[in-house]
Amino acid sequence: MDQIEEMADNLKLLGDKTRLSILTLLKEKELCVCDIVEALEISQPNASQHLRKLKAAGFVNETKKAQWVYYSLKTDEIPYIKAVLDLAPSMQEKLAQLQNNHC
Amino acid sequence: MDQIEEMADNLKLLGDKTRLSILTLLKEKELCVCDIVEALEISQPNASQHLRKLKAAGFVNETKKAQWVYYSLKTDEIPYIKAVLDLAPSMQEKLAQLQNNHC
DNA sequence: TAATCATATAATAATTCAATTATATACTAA
DNA sequence: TTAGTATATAATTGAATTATTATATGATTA
Repeated sequence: MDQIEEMADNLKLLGDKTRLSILTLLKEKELCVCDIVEALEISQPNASQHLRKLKAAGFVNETKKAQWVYYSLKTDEIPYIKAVLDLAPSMQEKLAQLQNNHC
Repeated sequence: MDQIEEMADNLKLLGDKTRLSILTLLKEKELCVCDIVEALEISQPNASQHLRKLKAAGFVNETKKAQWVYYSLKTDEIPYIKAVLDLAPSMQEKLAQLQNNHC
């Protein structure tokens, strides 16, 4: 696969509201799946599937802590992804609403 | 539509090899449809449909000169699109191959 | 150990999207 | 006016993608 095609495939992952929102949330801090589900008001399997794609593309890191799986941004290696996320609008409000009692 | 959704929709347009290639070609100089068709080895209707989407999104300008329609980049208004294209690999070789005898 | 919680995976259904094929428009030149 | 060139549009097909529903796994706690 040539450079342009790889770049297009990576950008395609950003071209989805849910995934772009997940990555933008992760700019603030690492989050577990249930945080993401709650902040974005999406179903758990939906979040899980998107996270799998983001992980496969190398956009996020995954770490397990007890029963929770935390995801964090890992986009510094891909300059154009980082450039886009740097320019994405803040989603702090979505995180502020979270009731951090579970994870 | 909120900001994130609009951003995702714009990025979705970049998440296609053909469209990303067209925009990258246009970084070099304005081109007519037949140049793009020849450089990317795609069909004319295919090029035309993609150009329509890029125009609808405001990523390109269109100007008619005699029987040709020239397209040029118009991405300076959208910072994250510009940022991506600035980081896209050059496609000069594809243009160098063109036999500029028609338009 | 049973119940619950957090997450992942698989299967499916619905939607979106890209490329092709066929056709139309519009301009140019003989 | 006819033929040819450049481009656009419409209809169709096939493939890819998203979200849901259902189920599985694995860890935790009562």
